Amino acid sequence: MTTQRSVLVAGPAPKACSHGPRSRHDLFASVELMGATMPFARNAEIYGEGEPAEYLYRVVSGAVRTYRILADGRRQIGAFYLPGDIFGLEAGDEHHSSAEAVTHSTIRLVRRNALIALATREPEIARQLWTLIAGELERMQDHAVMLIKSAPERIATFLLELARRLSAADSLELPMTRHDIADYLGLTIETVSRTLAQLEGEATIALPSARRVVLRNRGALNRLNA
Amino acid sequence: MTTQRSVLVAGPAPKACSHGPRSRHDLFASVELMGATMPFARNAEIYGEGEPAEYLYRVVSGAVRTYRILADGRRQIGAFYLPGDIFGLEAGDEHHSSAEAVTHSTIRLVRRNALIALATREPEIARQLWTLIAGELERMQDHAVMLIKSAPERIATFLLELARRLSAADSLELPMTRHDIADYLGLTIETVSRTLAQLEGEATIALPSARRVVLRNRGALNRLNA
DNA sequence: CGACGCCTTGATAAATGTCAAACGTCGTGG
DNA sequence: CCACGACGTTTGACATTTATCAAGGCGTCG
Repeated sequence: MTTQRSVLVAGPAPKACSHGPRSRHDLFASVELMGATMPFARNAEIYGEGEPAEYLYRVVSGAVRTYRILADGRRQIGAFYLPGDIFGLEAGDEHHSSAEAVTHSTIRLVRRNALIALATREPEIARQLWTLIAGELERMQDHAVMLIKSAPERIATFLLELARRLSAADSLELPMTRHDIADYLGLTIETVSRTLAQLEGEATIALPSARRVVLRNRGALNRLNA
Repeated sequence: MTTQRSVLVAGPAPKACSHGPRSRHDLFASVELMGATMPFARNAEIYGEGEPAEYLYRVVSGAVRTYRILADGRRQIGAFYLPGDIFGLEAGDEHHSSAEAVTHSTIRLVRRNALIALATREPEIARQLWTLIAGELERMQDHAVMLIKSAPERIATFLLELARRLSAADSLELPMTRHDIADYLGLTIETVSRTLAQLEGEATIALPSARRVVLRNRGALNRLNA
């Protein structure tokens, strides 16, 4: 179909965690070269809503949450970013979410201006930036779809997604608290806890500890994932 | 702050409904020149999920909904597009939502390839495309935030948003059914109906007819909008 | 006039939130 | 090394919100 791949067209998405050899003008490689790493303590703010968007960020290790606080204090977590993920890409000149380290994390920062300059010279970089924001849009849509589902469905979707991005294995370590999960899924911590307990009761998952989840029955989870 | 405005930076958003004079290389003007208009009957499909994204669309008159159908038949409406709005901008080569006319609508279509070609030559066009997708991302985030709120809050947010985009006046004609509203807000038609009735009872709105809403107390609505 | 689609309203059920208490775990300091 | 305290998690009882099921009304278009 559309084969022209200059600006608008997303190529095969550069998978977040891959580290294979890349072309000379690769966005991920550029971030690697141009950026500096920085450590963030647990719960440390990486940027705040309303601040100028000066940098693009890449998770080297740890995990990051972006969120918005509603007028009445409720917090909506928009996304979790895991090692390899790029975040901080914003529509305009300033962030309209805040970002914090979920666990102690190391983050690579690259100046937005430097990347813009590079993208102006290198259409390939521009294309990859487009792919990136398009991916964000898609993730956002999936998130919105998830918010209309039932609690067990949201939990199942969340666990499958996290397992896929974190390890592809059946055992995963949750980097975030129940509170984080609740604010991501639009539930309360109690409902998250109860739903996990219920899934454990049905032998769909196991919970060796609060933060460790074993997927024992992906079929059942996928069925909930509807 | 960031003053370089080549690719990544959103300028002042081209407001949807304005029709003032535009620069020679303006996205909206280009759509006007390059596109052809087409009528769509009520509920007619404009494109379907999974189809190749061959066109970009601009609402000339009427209204459009984009939606996804979940495995169990639930429908999630992602957005309504009103006169002046551009839609159909997708991440990859194919649509991951479907689009239908809410009412009888006239739509201007422009070939995606033509626009891509133009964007390659004209950085200004590329910038406006970036602004456009960034705006979609922001709208999506607002939508997700709305989905965690209570029914009255969702309705208030919806009415204020629609009034703003449709007329800026206090009286508005809803182009869509209760079912559409429900699927957009993640509620049932009964809850939508009851919540509207409740707001009318509190003299926050008036409902001269099912499809006409008068905002009588924006203060109360804004308070709910939290 | 009749039929169909859309909307409203009521009764009831189910899901989720709220409030409260207790339990675990982990790191710290005595 | 143990005790303590802070924080995160689980569980229970109950309240609230929203969905579901069902019936009837209203408009509009043939």
